Amino acid sequence: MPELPEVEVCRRGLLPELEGRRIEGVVLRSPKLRYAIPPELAELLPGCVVRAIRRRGKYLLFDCRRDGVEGSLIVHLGMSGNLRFVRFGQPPEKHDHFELVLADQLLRLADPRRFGLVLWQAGPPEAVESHPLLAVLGVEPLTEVFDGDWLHAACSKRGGPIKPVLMDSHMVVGIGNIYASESLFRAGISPLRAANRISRARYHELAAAVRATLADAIAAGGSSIRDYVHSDGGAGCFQIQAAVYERDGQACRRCAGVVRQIRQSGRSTYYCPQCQH
DNA sequence: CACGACTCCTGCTGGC
DNA sequence: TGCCAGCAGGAGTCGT
Repeated sequence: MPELPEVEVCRRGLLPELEGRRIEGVVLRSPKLRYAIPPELAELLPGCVVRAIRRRGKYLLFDCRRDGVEGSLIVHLGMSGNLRFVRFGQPPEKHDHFELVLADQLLRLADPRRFGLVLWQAGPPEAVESHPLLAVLGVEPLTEVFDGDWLHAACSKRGGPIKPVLMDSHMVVGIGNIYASESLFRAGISPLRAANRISRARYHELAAAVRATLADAIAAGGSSIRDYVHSDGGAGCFQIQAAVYERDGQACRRCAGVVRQIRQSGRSTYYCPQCQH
Protein backbone atom coordinates (compact mmCIF):
# COMPACT_ATOMS: atom_id res chain seq x y z
CA MET A 1 0.00 0.00 0.00
CA PRO A 2 2.24 2.77 1.11
CA GLU A 3 4.72 4.89 -0.73
CA LEU A 4 6.18 8.04 0.77
CA PRO A 5 2.97 10.13 0.64
CA GLU A 6 0.89 7.48 2.37
CA VAL A 7 3.50 7.05 5.09
CA GLU A 8 3.75 10.80 5.58
CA VAL A 9 -0.02 11.16 5.79
CA CYS A 10 -0.07 8.31 8.28
CA ARG A 11 2.60 10.08 10.36
CA ARG A 12 0.62 13.30 10.39
CA GLY A 13 -2.50 11.45 11.39
CA LEU A 14 -0.71 9.79 14.29
CA LEU A 15 0.81 13.00 15.65
CA PRO A 16 -2.16 14.53 17.50
CA GLU A 17 -3.07 11.23 19.17
CA LEU A 18 0.35 9.92 19.99
CA GLU A 19 2.99 12.60 20.31
CA GLY A 20 3.65 13.41 23.95
CA ARG A 21 1.48 10.49 25.11
CA ARG A 22 2.44 7.63 27.35
CA ILE A 23 2.50 4.02 26.17
CA GLU A 24 0.67 1.94 28.79
CA GLY A 25 1.38 -1.45 27.27
CA VAL A 26 2.03 -3.39 24.10
CA VAL A 27 0.54 -6.47 22.49
CA LEU A 28 2.74 -8.73 20.36
CA ARG A 29 0.48 -11.05 18.47
CA SER A 30 2.52 -12.32 15.56
CA PRO A 31 6.13 -13.30 16.01
CA LYS A 32 7.19 -12.81 12.46
CA LEU A 33 6.81 -10.00 9.98
CA ARG A 34 9.77 -9.49 7.68
CA TYR A 35 11.76 -10.00 10.85
CA ALA A 36 10.63 -11.18 14.24
CA ILE A 37 9.17 -8.40 16.37
CA PRO A 38 11.63 -8.04 19.28
CA PRO A 39 9.98 -9.59 22.36
CA GLU A 40 11.84 -7.15 24.62
CA LEU A 41 9.48 -4.42 23.41
CA ALA A 42 7.09 -5.78 26.04
CA GLU A 43 9.52 -4.59 28.74
CA LEU A 44 10.93 -1.54 27.00
CA LEU A 45 7.85 0.32 25.81
CA PRO A 46 5.40 0.46 28.74
CA GLY A 47 5.86 3.73 30.57
CA CYS A 48 7.61 5.41 27.66
CA VAL A 49 6.44 8.74 26.30
CA VAL A 50 6.43 9.12 22.53
CA ARG A 51 8.45 12.29 22.18
CA ALA A 52 8.39 12.58 18.39
CA ILE A 53 7.19 10.73 15.32
CA ARG A 54 9.51 11.03 12.36
CA ARG A 55 9.70 9.57 8.87
CA ARG A 56 12.77 8.43 6.96
CA GLY A 57 11.89 7.16 3.50
CA LYS A 58 9.01 4.80 4.13
CA TYR A 59 10.06 4.08 7.71
CA LEU A 60 8.15 5.56 10.63
CA LEU A 61 10.25 6.33 13.69
CA PHE A 62 8.71 6.72 17.13
CA ASP A 63 11.18 8.27 19.55
CA CYS A 64 10.45 6.86 22.99
CA ARG A 65 11.78 7.66 26.47
CA ARG A 66 11.31 6.93 30.13
CA ASP A 67 13.61 6.50 33.12
CA GLY A 68 16.37 4.17 32.02
CA VAL A 69 15.05 3.63 28.50
CA GLU A 70 15.64 5.63 25.35
CA GLY A 71 15.20 4.41 21.82
CA SER A 72 13.25 4.53 18.61
CA LEU A 73 10.54 2.17 17.49
CA ILE A 74 11.06 1.53 13.75
CA VAL A 75 7.94 0.63 11.75
CA HIS A 76 7.70 -0.14 8.06
CA LEU A 77 4.33 -0.91 6.48
CA GLY A 78 5.67 -3.00 3.62
CA MET A 79 3.20 -3.57 0.79
CA SER A 80 0.05 -4.10 2.76
CA GLY A 81 0.46 -2.62 6.23
CA ASN A 82 -1.56 0.02 8.01
CA LEU A 83 -1.73 1.59 11.43
CA ARG A 84 -5.06 2.47 12.93
CA PHE A 85 -6.53 3.70 16.16
CA VAL A 86 -9.22 1.45 17.56
CA ARG A 87 -11.32 1.44 20.72
CA PHE A 88 -10.61 -0.89 23.64
CA GLY A 89 -12.33 -4.20 23.21
CA GLN A 90 -12.35 -4.09 19.45
CA PRO A 91 -11.50 -7.71 18.60
CA PRO A 92 -8.30 -8.20 16.61
CA GLU A 93 -8.54 -9.60 13.12
CA LYS A 94 -6.47 -12.20 11.40
CA HIS A 95 -3.62 -9.95 10.33
CA ASP A 96 -3.41 -7.64 13.32
CA HIS A 97 0.12 -8.26 14.56
CA PHE A 98 1.08 -5.56 16.98
CA GLU A 99 -0.43 -2.83 19.09
CA LEU A 100 0.41 0.01 21.41
CA VAL A 101 -1.94 0.38 24.35
CA LEU A 102 -2.57 4.06 25.12
CA ALA A 103 -4.58 5.57 27.95
CA ASP A 104 -7.79 5.75 25.97
CA GLN A 105 -7.34 3.69 22.80
CA LEU A 106 -5.15 1.25 20.92
CA LEU A 107 -2.87 1.83 17.97
CA ARG A 108 -3.03 -1.35 15.92
CA LEU A 109 -0.78 -2.59 13.11
CA ALA A 110 -2.31 -4.84 10.45
CA ASP A 111 -0.27 -6.31 7.62
CA PRO A 112 -1.65 -9.28 5.63
CA ARG A 113 1.41 -9.86 3.50
CA ARG A 114 3.83 -9.37 6.38
CA PHE A 115 6.43 -7.51 4.35
CA GLY A 116 6.44 -4.81 6.99
CA LEU A 117 8.54 -4.70 10.13
CA VAL A 118 8.65 -3.52 13.73
CA LEU A 119 12.12 -3.09 15.22
CA TRP A 120 13.84 -1.20 18.02
CA GLN A 121 16.95 0.96 17.97
CA ALA A 122 18.28 1.81 21.42
CA GLY A 123 19.77 5.22 22.08
CA PRO A 124 19.00 8.85 21.35
CA PRO A 125 16.91 9.82 18.30
CA GLU A 126 19.94 10.28 16.05
CA ALA A 127 21.14 6.71 16.74
CA VAL A 128 18.45 5.32 14.47
CA GLU A 129 20.22 6.75 11.42
CA SER A 130 22.98 4.20 11.93
CA HIS A 131 20.61 1.24 11.97
CA PRO A 132 21.66 -1.04 9.08
CA LEU A 133 18.31 -0.68 7.32
CA LEU A 134 18.39 3.11 7.50
CA ALA A 135 22.09 3.77 7.03
CA VAL A 136 21.92 2.65 3.39
CA LEU A 137 19.04 4.93 2.41
CA GLY A 138 19.40 7.65 -0.20
CA VAL A 139 18.23 11.26 -0.12
CA GLU A 140 14.76 12.48 0.78
CA PRO A 141 13.01 13.69 -2.39
CA LEU A 142 11.27 16.52 -0.56
CA THR A 143 14.46 18.13 0.71
CA GLU A 144 16.54 20.77 -1.04
CA VAL A 145 19.41 18.49 -2.03
CA PHE A 146 17.11 16.61 -4.35
CA ASP A 147 17.14 18.70 -7.50
CA GLY A 148 17.96 18.34 -11.18
CA ASP A 149 21.71 18.74 -10.72
CA TRP A 150 21.80 16.16 -7.99
CA LEU A 151 19.70 13.67 -9.99
CA HIS A 152 21.80 14.22 -13.10
CA ALA A 153 24.98 13.45 -11.18
CA ALA A 154 23.47 10.49 -9.31
CA CYS A 155 22.30 8.92 -12.57
CA SER A 156 25.46 9.52 -14.58
CA LYS A 157 26.68 5.93 -14.09
CA ARG A 158 23.34 4.24 -14.43
CA GLY A 159 23.03 2.72 -17.88
CA GLY A 160 19.71 0.99 -17.24
CA PRO A 161 16.23 2.40 -17.79
CA ILE A 162 15.31 5.38 -15.61
CA LYS A 163 12.19 3.96 -14.00
CA PRO A 164 13.82 1.23 -11.87
CA VAL A 165 16.61 3.71 -11.03
CA LEU A 166 14.04 6.17 -9.72
CA MET A 167 12.72 3.43 -7.44
CA ASP A 168 16.14 2.58 -6.03
CA SER A 169 15.90 3.53 -2.35
CA HIS A 170 19.68 3.59 -2.02
CA MET A 171 19.63 6.63 -4.28
CA VAL A 172 16.30 8.36 -3.50
CA VAL A 173 13.83 7.12 -0.94
CA GLY A 174 10.06 6.95 -1.08
CA ILE A 175 9.35 6.69 -4.81
CA GLY A 176 7.47 3.45 -5.28
CA ASN A 177 5.92 1.83 -8.29
CA ILE A 178 2.93 4.15 -8.62
CA TYR A 179 4.69 7.47 -8.22
CA ALA A 180 7.63 6.45 -10.41
CA SER A 181 5.26 5.98 -13.35
CA GLU A 182 3.28 9.10 -12.47
CA SER A 183 6.37 11.30 -12.10
CA LEU A 184 7.85 10.16 -15.41
CA PHE A 185 4.57 10.89 -17.15
CA ARG A 186 4.48 14.33 -15.59
CA ALA A 187 8.01 15.02 -16.81
CA GLY A 188 7.33 13.61 -20.30
CA ILE A 189 10.20 11.12 -19.96
CA SER A 190 9.97 7.53 -21.18
CA PRO A 191 10.46 4.94 -18.42
CA LEU A 192 12.62 3.02 -20.89
CA ARG A 193 15.15 5.79 -21.47
CA ALA A 194 18.66 5.01 -20.20
CA ALA A 195 19.24 7.05 -17.04
CA ASN A 196 22.63 8.31 -18.22
CA ARG A 197 21.17 9.54 -21.49
CA ILE A 198 18.87 12.13 -20.02
CA SER A 199 19.96 15.76 -20.14
CA ARG A 200 20.51 17.93 -17.09
CA ALA A 201 17.61 20.14 -18.19
CA ARG A 202 15.28 17.16 -18.33
CA TYR A 203 16.46 16.03 -14.91
CA HIS A 204 15.37 19.40 -13.59
CA GLU A 205 11.95 18.65 -15.05
CA LEU A 206 11.96 15.20 -13.49
CA ALA A 207 13.01 16.41 -10.04
CA ALA A 208 10.23 19.00 -10.14
CA ALA A 209 7.76 16.35 -11.33
CA VAL A 210 8.70 13.98 -8.49
CA ARG A 211 8.30 16.72 -5.90
CA ALA A 212 4.98 17.87 -7.34
CA THR A 213 3.61 14.34 -7.64
CA LEU A 214 4.52 13.48 -4.04
CA ALA A 215 3.32 16.83 -2.71
CA ASP A 216 -0.01 16.49 -4.53
CA ALA A 217 -0.49 13.02 -3.10
CA ILE A 218 0.28 14.21 0.42
CA ALA A 219 -2.17 17.06 0.00
CA ALA A 220 -4.83 14.69 -1.30
CA GLY A 221 -4.26 12.32 1.61
CA GLY A 222 -4.10 15.16 4.10
CA SER A 223 -7.72 15.93 3.43
CA SER A 224 -8.67 12.43 4.56
CA ILE A 225 -6.28 11.95 7.47
CA ARG A 226 -9.02 11.14 9.94
CA ASP A 227 -10.32 8.36 7.72
CA TYR A 228 -6.84 7.10 7.14
CA VAL A 229 -6.02 6.40 10.76
CA HIS A 230 -9.46 6.12 12.35
CA SER A 231 -11.73 4.25 9.97
CA ASP A 232 -12.65 0.80 11.22
CA GLY A 233 -13.15 -1.28 8.14
CA GLY A 234 -12.50 0.59 4.96
CA ALA A 235 -9.56 0.91 2.69
CA GLY A 236 -7.31 2.78 5.07
CA CYS A 237 -5.47 4.16 2.11
CA PHE A 238 -5.95 6.78 -0.51
CA GLN A 239 -4.75 7.30 -4.02
CA ILE A 240 -4.39 10.30 -6.19
CA GLN A 241 -6.15 10.42 -9.51
CA ALA A 242 -3.65 8.48 -11.57
CA ALA A 243 -2.61 9.83 -14.95
CA VAL A 244 -1.22 6.51 -16.15
CA TYR A 245 -1.06 3.97 -13.32
CA GLU A 246 -3.38 1.00 -13.96
CA ARG A 247 -4.74 2.76 -17.05
CA ASP A 248 -3.48 0.32 -19.70
CA GLY A 249 -5.40 0.76 -22.94
CA GLN A 250 -7.07 4.00 -21.85
CA ALA A 251 -6.72 7.41 -23.41
CA CYS A 252 -3.77 9.53 -22.40
CA ARG A 253 -4.89 12.56 -20.40
CA ARG A 254 -2.51 14.85 -22.25
CA CYS A 255 -2.36 13.76 -25.89
CA ALA A 256 -4.24 11.59 -28.36
CA GLY A 257 -2.19 8.54 -27.40
CA VAL A 258 -3.05 5.41 -25.46
CA VAL A 259 -1.52 4.42 -22.13
CA ARG A 260 0.52 1.23 -22.24
CA GLN A 261 1.59 -1.27 -19.58
CA ILE A 262 5.01 -2.88 -19.75
CA ARG A 263 7.14 -4.87 -17.30
CA GLN A 264 10.45 -3.58 -15.94
CA SER A 265 12.52 -5.42 -13.34
CA GLY A 266 9.51 -7.51 -12.50
CA ARG A 267 7.21 -4.55 -11.87
CA SER A 268 4.43 -3.05 -13.96
CA THR A 269 5.17 0.27 -15.61
CA TYR A 270 2.54 2.48 -17.24
CA TYR A 271 3.29 5.24 -19.71
CA CYS A 272 2.16 7.01 -22.84
CA PRO A 273 4.52 6.12 -25.70
CA GLN A 274 3.32 9.15 -27.64
CA CYS A 275 4.14 11.92 -25.19
CA GLN A 276 6.92 10.35 -23.14
CA HIS A 277 10.38 10.27 -24.73
C1' DC B 1 29.83 -1.76 -9.21
C1' DA B 2 25.38 -1.99 -11.63
C1' DC B 3 21.68 -4.73 -12.77
C1' DG B 4 17.96 -8.08 -12.87
C1' DA B 5 16.01 -12.27 -10.95
C1' DC B 6 14.45 -14.23 -6.88
C1' DT B 7 12.60 -14.12 -2.33
C1' DC B 8 9.48 -13.38 1.74
C1' DC B 9 3.61 -13.67 2.43
C1' DT B 10 -1.61 -13.48 1.76
C1' DG B 11 -5.53 -12.18 -0.99
C1' DC B 12 -7.92 -11.13 -4.97
C1' DT B 13 -9.19 -11.56 -9.92
C1' DG B 14 -9.95 -13.72 -14.18
C1' DG B 15 -9.94 -17.77 -17.09
C1' DC B 16 -11.32 -22.45 -17.70
C1' DT C 1 -18.72 -23.99 -8.04
C1' DG C 2 -13.79 -25.02 -7.73
C1' DC C 3 -9.11 -24.74 -9.08
C1' DC C 4 -5.08 -22.51 -10.72
C1' DA C 5 -2.13 -18.91 -12.58
C1' DG C 6 -0.86 -14.40 -12.21
C1' DC C 7 -0.53 -10.21 -10.01
C1' DA C 8 -0.35 -6.66 -6.06
C1' DG C 9 1.79 -0.04 -3.73
C1' DG C 10 8.68 -3.05 -0.82
C1' DA C 11 13.22 -4.08 -0.58
C1' DG C 12 17.19 -7.23 0.91
C1' DT C 13 20.12 -10.74 -1.12
C1' DC C 14 22.42 -13.13 -4.52
C1' DG C 15 24.46 -14.31 -9.02
C1' DT C 16 26.25 -12.42 -13.35
